[in-house]
Amino acid sequence: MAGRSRGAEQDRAARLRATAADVFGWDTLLPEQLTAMEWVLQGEDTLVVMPTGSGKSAVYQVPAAILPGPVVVVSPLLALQRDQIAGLPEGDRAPRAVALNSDLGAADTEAAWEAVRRGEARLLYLAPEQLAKDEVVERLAEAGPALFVVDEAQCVSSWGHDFRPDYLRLEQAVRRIGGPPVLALTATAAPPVRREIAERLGMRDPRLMVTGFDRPNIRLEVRRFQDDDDRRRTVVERAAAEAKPGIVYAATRKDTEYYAGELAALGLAAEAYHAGLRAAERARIHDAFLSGAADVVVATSAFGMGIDKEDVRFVLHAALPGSLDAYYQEIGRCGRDGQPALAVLHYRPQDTGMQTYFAARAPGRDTLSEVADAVHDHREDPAGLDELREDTGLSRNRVTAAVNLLEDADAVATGEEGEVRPVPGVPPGQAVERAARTAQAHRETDRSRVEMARAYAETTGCRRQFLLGYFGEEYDGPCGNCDPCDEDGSEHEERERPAHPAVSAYPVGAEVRHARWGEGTVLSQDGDRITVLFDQAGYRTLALDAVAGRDDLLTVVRAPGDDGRVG
DNA sequence: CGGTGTGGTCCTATGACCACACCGGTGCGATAGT
Repeated sequence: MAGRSRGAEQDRAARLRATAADVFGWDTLLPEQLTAMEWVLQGEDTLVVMPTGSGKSAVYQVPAAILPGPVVVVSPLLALQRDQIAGLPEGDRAPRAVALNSDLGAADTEAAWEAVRRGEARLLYLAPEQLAKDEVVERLAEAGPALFVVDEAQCVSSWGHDFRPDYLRLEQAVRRIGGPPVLALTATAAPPVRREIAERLGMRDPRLMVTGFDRPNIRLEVRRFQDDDDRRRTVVERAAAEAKPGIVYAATRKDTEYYAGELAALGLAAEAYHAGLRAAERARIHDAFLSGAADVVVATSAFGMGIDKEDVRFVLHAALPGSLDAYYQEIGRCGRDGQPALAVLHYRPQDTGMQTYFAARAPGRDTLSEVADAVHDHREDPAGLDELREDTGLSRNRVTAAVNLLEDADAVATGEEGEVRPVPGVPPGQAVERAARTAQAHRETDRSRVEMARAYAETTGCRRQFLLGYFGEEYDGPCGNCDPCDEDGSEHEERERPAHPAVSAYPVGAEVRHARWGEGTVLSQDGDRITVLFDQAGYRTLALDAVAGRDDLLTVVRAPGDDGRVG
């Protein structure tokens, strides 16, 4: 490296350190934080995968005090935005922040924009839905943002396909506001999720900063049940017996009430938490948990993001989660103080049913057809999403999700003004066919994620090795802190399969092509089997005996690269 | 996909059984009505 650029690098690092100390009062920055900040200042697109509580937010907060323009921060929850803003230091030199959302009246909205326009507010927080509004995009473009941040970036992958489809339209927003560098932040993202985040956000050859995933102090256990009553009794007994505080995740709202009731009957301070509660009640329970007033919160997946509590001792699951991505995120909420903590999954094979049901929510042919027709009808005078919603009578989310799928299928395209046009030469019928196939591929992938969660529950090997393998980290068990590792060593050896001689032919990270399932990436190896995530067919586990040496069945397309970049 | 509740059928009186409908999680923003 030339001396000149090394000097520039040192200047940047020194400036970042000085800003962190003077403005924020942070005397030390972790090397990972500093490196990511340097990438951001250099204008490189960056994906940061670091645990909660390790200072991810600093990676954009410190540059916000240096960069010439405002920093846009996309954050999924209004409560999270409020916490972030409240957590900023006070004082003249600290960057001011505003949040833009539907809670604000007209006057407050104007005041917020004025603060951005005058350069007083350096940080602008908003939900992805705000960026679906032309007015917001136009005003942002005028403000000339210097950085576009996506916090909790796993939402792009987990929510973008159906629940909050505006997450898949952020790339358009970035382009329309002038194409600033993009910084994506997440605590939990397996390699395929990282690739999806980078692709969906239109990141340009992004830098990747990943810190270790392993949380050795969390003990991993799985209990398998045939009978539902047995399962319920065991969950209650375990939650009652273990050191508090803890979280119990249940699959339905009704079950949260059930478990909270049982635990309360045993004299525990237990609360049920789900999205059906009033906002004030949710806030009360959240606060009670943080303050230590609640022993146990029994919750649906609604409880979690934004909970930064050090001393959570256990996370019990009363049912199989929808994916290991969700599972790792949820159990990651215990043991942040480094003290022993416990994660137990209580599962019945039938649990996969509901998760499979949840997985199949993408728009169907009917919806796609209505939207494709509406786009086609407007080919002379292209309509935006709002107009398409009015024309079709569908909900905003359904229209957006359908347009996203049609775009994926190269059947429609969104222009600079947000107008949706048909792609010439693609008749609506063909557009629907292509989009329906894409939707089907998403469903397959979601369902295969459920199967991976089941495979974790049913593995006879080291659970930590399985989980870390899923997140792209090679780890040689036994870890000594999960239930299979507890068992007698000789038994353990007996169960372990010897590594297959062909295992080195399919290294983790290699891109492969399968005769039936198409292209995919090797995610993990387990003795004589490998797990591959196929682009269309989702996760599949392949026996090496069946595929080794058979180039007609499975071939390596590209060896794994490790250049600090995503994908 | 699986659990649960409803209503009907068997038939000559109580419960067993079946078919069928319905339900199940995440949040934003906007709107209607106090």
